[in-house]
Amino acid sequence: MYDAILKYVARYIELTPAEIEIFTSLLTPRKVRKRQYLVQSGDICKAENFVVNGCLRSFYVDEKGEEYISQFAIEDWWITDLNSFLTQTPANYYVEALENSDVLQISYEAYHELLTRIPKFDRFFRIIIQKAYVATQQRIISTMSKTSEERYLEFVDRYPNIEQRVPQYMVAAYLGFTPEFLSKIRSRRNKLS
Amino acid sequence: MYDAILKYVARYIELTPAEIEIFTSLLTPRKVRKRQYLVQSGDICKAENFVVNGCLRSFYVDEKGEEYISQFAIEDWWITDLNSFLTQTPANYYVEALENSDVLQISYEAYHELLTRIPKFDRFFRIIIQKAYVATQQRIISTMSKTSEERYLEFVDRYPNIEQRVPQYMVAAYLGFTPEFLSKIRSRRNKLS
DNA sequence: CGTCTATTTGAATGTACTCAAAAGCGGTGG
DNA sequence: CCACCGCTTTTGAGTACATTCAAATAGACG
Repeated sequence: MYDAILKYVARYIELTPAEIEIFTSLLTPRKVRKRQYLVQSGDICKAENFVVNGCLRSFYVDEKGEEYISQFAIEDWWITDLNSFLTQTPANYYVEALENSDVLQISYEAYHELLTRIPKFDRFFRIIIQKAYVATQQRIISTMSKTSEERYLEFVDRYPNIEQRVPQYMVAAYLGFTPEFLSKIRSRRNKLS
Repeated sequence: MYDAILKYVARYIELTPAEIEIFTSLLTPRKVRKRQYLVQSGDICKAENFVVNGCLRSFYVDEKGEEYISQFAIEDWWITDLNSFLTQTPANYYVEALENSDVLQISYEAYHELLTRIPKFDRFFRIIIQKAYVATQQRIISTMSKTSEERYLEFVDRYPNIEQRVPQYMVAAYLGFTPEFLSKIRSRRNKLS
């Protein structure tokens, strides 16, 4: 159960056996079933979730009930409503399992205990957040500078494993256009090839 | 010169006098004049920049020469091409002063020396990147879920101090539409009020 | 005052959306 | 194991929001 996360952590920091013991003791394994929610808008988000296997999404719902996907998470990714988790204020996002999944949860309290007891984890989280931040910046620029079709191709190319695991209307909700339009993009491409 | 940054750092971590000495010794004050570049696409970005006073922007230029602004930075903000800085690979962005500005630079080497000598800074940078990441996520969702007019109003409302300091066509390049369209949004609003 | 840049305005165009209906696909129960 | 039901995807017509291009106006700076 902990293999994946330990391997992942080892990419950034080295832990002693004692530290591994502390770390894993602060994690809670949890199974979530397809369509189950880990966070609901309005909740105070209690945990960060590391995906051991499965697939989840986080999304925002506007006043009209429209859904906008901010993130997909598969194996070795983290997912939560980060703002809600960090500030312990009500969430603006939902986090939902798209497949039966196994996650490792670290609660707000455990997270701070971890940082206090093993300050190296400040470094670890700094590095992974930096990466996430850079990726998000690129997503913004890509949205502005590329056509919808280009962004779709970029997505397929970059996350082929996700594209096959989630319905098309969710890919559209991630890329910021309608499912109908995505269908048109795809049929246009099929005719050409 | 260092007052602003020390006050800023003190919001997140406490430093001893000796640590303050180390920290400030790793910073290099630099004056940049309006229109001067701190980073150019293709450069290896050598420093993170903390803005003491003035205003800068970072932007991407596509093949057609179109500019897309990823960030404005005023007093108490950081600006750089973060990916280039962290990985020491060629930059994809430009960083340019929009006003005569004073910045404090921390070089790649100084940054790592700082983290080694005062590991508390891992915590500091973790926290500020987390905030930046959350803001960026919100920007993505806002782009998808709101109309251009709503996003413009949100921007003016949230960054009134920036709106008055940069030309409109740059506000448009930040929000992701054309300057002509921004002008139309504004004139429409003036007629109504 | 004159020049260069930024903003405004308008007309024509295009990209993506809405709405509606048909087709396809997958899971569930008989 | 097949048939049916519900959800997802496709297709098409009409529309809306934002762009492009061009020209006029306004502002800033030397």
